[in-house]
Amino acid sequence: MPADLSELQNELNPEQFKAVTQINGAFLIIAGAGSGKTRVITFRIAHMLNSGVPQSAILALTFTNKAAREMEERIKELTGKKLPLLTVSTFHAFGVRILRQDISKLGYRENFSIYDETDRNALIKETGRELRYSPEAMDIYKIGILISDIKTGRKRWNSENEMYKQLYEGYQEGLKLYNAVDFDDLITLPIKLFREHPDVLQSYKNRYKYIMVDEFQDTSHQQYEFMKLLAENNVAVVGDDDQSIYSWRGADYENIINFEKDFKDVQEIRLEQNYRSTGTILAAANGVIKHNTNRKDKELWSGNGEGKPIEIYMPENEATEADFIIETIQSICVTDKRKYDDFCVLMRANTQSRAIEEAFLSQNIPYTMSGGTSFFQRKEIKDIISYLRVISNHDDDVNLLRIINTPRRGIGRATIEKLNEIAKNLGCSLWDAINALLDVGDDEADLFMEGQAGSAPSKYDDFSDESFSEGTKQSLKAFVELIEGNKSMLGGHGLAKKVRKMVEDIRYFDYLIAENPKSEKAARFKYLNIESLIGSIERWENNPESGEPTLYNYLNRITLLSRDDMDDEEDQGKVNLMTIHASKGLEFPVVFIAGTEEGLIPHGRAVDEGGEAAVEEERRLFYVAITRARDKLLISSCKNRRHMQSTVECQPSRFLDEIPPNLVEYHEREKEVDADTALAFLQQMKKKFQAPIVPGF
DNA sequence: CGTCTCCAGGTTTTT
DNA sequence: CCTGGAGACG
Repeated sequence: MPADLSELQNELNPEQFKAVTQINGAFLIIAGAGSGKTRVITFRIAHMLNSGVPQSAILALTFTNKAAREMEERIKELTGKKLPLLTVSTFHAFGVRILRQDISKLGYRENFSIYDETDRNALIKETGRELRYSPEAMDIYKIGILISDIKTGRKRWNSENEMYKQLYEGYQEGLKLYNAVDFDDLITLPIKLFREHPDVLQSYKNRYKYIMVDEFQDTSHQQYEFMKLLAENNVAVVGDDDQSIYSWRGADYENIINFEKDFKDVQEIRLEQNYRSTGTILAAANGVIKHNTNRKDKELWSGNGEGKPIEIYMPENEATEADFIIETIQSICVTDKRKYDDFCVLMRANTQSRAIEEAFLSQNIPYTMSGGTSFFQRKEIKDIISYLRVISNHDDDVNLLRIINTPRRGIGRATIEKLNEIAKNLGCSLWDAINALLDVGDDEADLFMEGQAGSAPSKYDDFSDESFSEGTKQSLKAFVELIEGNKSMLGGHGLAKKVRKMVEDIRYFDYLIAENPKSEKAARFKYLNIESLIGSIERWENNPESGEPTLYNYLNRITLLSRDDMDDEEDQGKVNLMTIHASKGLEFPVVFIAGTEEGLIPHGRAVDEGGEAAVEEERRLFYVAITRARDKLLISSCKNRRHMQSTVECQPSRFLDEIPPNLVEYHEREKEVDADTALAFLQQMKKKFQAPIVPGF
């Protein structure tokens, strides 16, 4: 980056220059797709550093880990400095940092667990059962959303939902008892901390004098509150209302309007020149987005040439769609000398990936799938992580329940029920209940279950004459010893090694084989995932930038990660496959949008639940998809698609009609035979050309 | 009391 | 296809 301003001025357009060099005051930077936003943010930070702002005074908040990592890397590249004190982080990760520091002030202990959605739902289910909610009333999925909405202030109690108030309170008590926080808490608890402890807030305010928020249109109300507490008046928020695609998660682009009210003398800077896409692609994007009524009016323009037409295909079903994508990739590789990583296939929903991935696999085309079911959501990974969580926080009931009998060790439902009773009566975690039981004889265990002295035992009569068999107690004891035997993981080095040893000790591979009797391959695959987890732990602990490689630090980190945050292998030379949501902020020379059908985009469920507002959000999603493309855009809409068991007929998405027709070439699908012949031919070509095409050769 | 087997249902997007 | 739950069995 050029150090002197006049040179900088040459590299940037006037608006960009202003956004980069004006650092004092409040700025609302409206940055259209492809307008060099990332460049502006990174230059801006570099410029601050050059102007003598200390790195520790800068806080840049992003939406995804990927964005944070990329931004940090680019700033380091630009400045050639190490910048260990610069804070570039997601809101959630920053929240974790704050809580790690001061959560004890809120009555939690420092080894708190972070619950993801699965954990949260398990706790809701458990709480609901304890409170005797009827099974019909327990739509966990919906209740989870309700709880999140209430917690973040998106909804209030009303006559319709107040029956869950008790459940909500029980859930909160459970979290506290287990020393756990959920994702929403990662924002709400820091806010609470700041409000109740002004001195803590002040210490952060003293440090962070310059705050920047990327993807501002996707911040939630809570996140905005959080930022507002922290910020004095040197704030720059960067966003684009047309790319707001997370309202379902509480994103509220009203924040853009509030920002102009809440901060003094807000200056608005608009970046409307697109440097990314061809004129054709941009015109298509503009044509689509202008159908939205609720938006800041703007039109992107581009100095790039007109470019190639957009192609729309109508394949028979998702299998032929996948074939079409692959054929096209192969042929563009040859004609335009493209590499595999120049391509990106976008989907609305993760479920679409299966057919496409299968085709890539069978054709031996390297690809990376980002987003998708998070690596850390996989059952086998969650199992191992649960062990680590319990080792780090014994009171974490949700994770303890997950592993207490996985692999099988003879602790079944009845035992767990009884332990639950003890825990409830003692007001303690399951771990403490187990230890209380093991510490005393059977007789006293009965006492636990009858309730404390004086309380009416009637409710627990069922249990009063039952006791724990010697075998069960042995199993429990073995479990306790296993967990305690691994406490060396908490400190010291060689975490990866210790984890590997534990996985062997619990004979997890045998368990996988037993659980997947039909397919040893599946068991192997799962085991490989665990190996890959251990590999990532190893890399993490050997990475000097990770900070102290303690188990806590590791656990705090990974709950917030998705799969592509972990993969360390090079994605170079691979076709990119991802959801549209995951593609935000990225760009590719050639983009496919697969499954552009009514019901998928706009998504049927979204329309059902959100009506016209949801259609507008889906349209923004489609807009985001289009604007990822630099050079060439291809869209496909299947005539049929397998949905669950049956095949359903599909209509092309209404958004296709919104693309100005003069930009588009429509293709009807040729006959199957032709396609097969073409594919065979392309296979031949591929073999011939493989050497020069595949990067790295 | 724990485990195994079979069956139904299904969750759009992500920190 | 995969997960989780219910019920039968040992």
